[in-house]
Amino acid sequence: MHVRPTIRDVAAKAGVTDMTVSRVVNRSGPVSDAVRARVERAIEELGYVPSRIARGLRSRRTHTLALIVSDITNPFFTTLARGVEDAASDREHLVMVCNTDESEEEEIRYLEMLSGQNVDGVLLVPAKGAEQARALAKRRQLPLVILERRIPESEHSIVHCDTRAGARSMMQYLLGLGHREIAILASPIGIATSDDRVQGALEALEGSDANATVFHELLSRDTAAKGVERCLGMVPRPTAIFALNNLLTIGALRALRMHGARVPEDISLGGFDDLPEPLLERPFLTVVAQPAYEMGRAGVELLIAEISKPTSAPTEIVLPLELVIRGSIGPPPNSAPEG
Amino acid sequence: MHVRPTIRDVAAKAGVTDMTVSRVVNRSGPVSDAVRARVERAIEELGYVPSRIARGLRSRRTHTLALIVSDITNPFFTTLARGVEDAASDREHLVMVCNTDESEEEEIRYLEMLSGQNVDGVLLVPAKGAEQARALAKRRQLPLVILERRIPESEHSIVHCDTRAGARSMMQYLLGLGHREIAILASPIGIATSDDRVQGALEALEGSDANATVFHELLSRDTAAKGVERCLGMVPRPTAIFALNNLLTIGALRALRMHGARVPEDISLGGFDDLPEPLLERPFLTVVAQPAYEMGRAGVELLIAEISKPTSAPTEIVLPLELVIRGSIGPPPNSAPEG
DNA sequence: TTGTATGCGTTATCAG
DNA sequence: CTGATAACGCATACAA
Repeated sequence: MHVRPTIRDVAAKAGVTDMTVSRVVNRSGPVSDAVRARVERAIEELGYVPSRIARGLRSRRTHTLALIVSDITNPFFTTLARGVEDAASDREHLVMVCNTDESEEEEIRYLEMLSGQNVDGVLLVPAKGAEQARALAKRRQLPLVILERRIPESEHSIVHCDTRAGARSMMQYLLGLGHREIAILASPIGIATSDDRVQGALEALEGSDANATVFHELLSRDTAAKGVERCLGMVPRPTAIFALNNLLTIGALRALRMHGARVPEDISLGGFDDLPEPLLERPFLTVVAQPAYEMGRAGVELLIAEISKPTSAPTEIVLPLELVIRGSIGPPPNSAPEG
Repeated sequence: MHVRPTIRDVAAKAGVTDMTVSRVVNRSGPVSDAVRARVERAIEELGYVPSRIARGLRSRRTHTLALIVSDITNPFFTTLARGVEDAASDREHLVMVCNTDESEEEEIRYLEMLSGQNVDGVLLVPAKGAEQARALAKRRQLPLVILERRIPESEHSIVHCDTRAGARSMMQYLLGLGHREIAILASPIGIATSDDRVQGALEALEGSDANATVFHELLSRDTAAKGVERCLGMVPRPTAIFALNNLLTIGALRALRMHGARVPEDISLGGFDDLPEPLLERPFLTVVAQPAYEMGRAGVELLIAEISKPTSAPTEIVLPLELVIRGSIGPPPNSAPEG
């Protein structure tokens, strides 16, 4: 079962000891040219590749990273994962991908497994506050970098965006177009990502004469429809909807269509988190987009840096958020032309 | 860096030897209740988790699998990966994900790395014929299961769909609606997946009075536009287009829109491989869909089975393909009503 | 029921 | 420049 030539096979073939082979493989010591040539030929002929697992037993480095997300199937995480994998690959690292479906229990279970596997470090998009996960990582001295979600007073490094600013910019865009009644579709209170976005959105309202209604408890595409219905029944009726994640955005769009509301003529719709353009029939949604791919890459760079020289102070990387303007937001229906 | 209690720490704390701890952890021998209790408490207090890496050095099993695909970002592979991860997780395995971008070189590079990592087995969606990869796996006796793409005379097990039958069923659907001039958008000749799909499509034509034109050399969404243009210029003009993968399908749809052709009123469009419904504004494309998630799960089951008891004969699992009928295919434009 | 010796594939350390 | 020895954390084989 999975037999591979060992360093001793090479040594035997080259008529030296395994230490000598180790030295030529790792350039970790002086070797005469003649011997080096013999060893290299033996390596070539046998197709020898050092066992990283045995190596790791000694060196405490497995060149393996892990990425824990809620669901790789969410396009944001898919792109993030690709960024992680590319950056890891550049550094000759392999990455294990784990899905938690937002379960803290799974988060811990994976962390235990990964620690058992002796991964060098973990990139975590935390399910909730990730208290247990962070404590475990700390106890094990397992390098851990948090991705995307802000964790207050975290002792770990983090790569994320200025979510509040992003939400604010969407609202400002809406206000600038003349919207004064805006509905916000949000996840249940307590989910940090969503809470930040809500807060940012509401901040944009300060000092304006506009009004926003926040619908919480919206978890999926399907529940988004409920929010849209309630929103459509309001008096005065909102002229714009801001959905705080991509699934809610899709759900809102479909619900609006079902109710015969045209977007953006009858009502505008803005979203948070982009959808993959290559897969869309027609890129249409105006959204606040996080740089998922870059976030993945940055996370790996940071993690590998911390692995090679552990520092005490956690660092924070804030990536820019982009307002991607496409076609789903227009001026409010009855607005008089500007001039 | 990443320190964890070892079996000896536990042994010391419980006042026994490491062997006794090993026995209670693995239930691999008799242990008195009193001792077991002490050991378990020590394990609990220390938060001991056995090192799989050290374990693997002895047992030759790391409980780690790898998945090699061209691009995790392609929704087919994303879903496949989720299936793989779920099935692996059920069996307490971890999975490394690798992207090759269809490069055979990368394929080999990863296989070497993975072999070095002592993964227990590999799930491979081969880039081309994967000759080198298969040879390497065989030489290393590394369990390998091929996914999705058929490899002629492969010495490895495989999970795939009856691609030709799938392509045939799409064509029969088209023929049944009255289409007689059909354009087929295909990848360059030599890519097995595409070739099979083309062959299946053409088989459906035998004995019919319909005619098909195959456009090869179409690799991406963008090049698909070229195919559409040429197709639109043909006399007689095809009444239906069958695009052989999801990117080509999207590309064709956009190109048709750009040229003012309505789908399906002016021209019908069928695709191969589904797009993720949850992400689409409006599920619209009629496609032949492979069960990506199930394929991933099945691959893991098969792989783990082969790891635990290697058999000489490769097995083949053929999964059903589904014709998902939505709105992008209708009768040909000028067809007289049936009655 | 428990312990001892040994080895998995490598590399650090010290000798030669 | 090269080799012998030990150790990484664990489990198999055997002994007590």
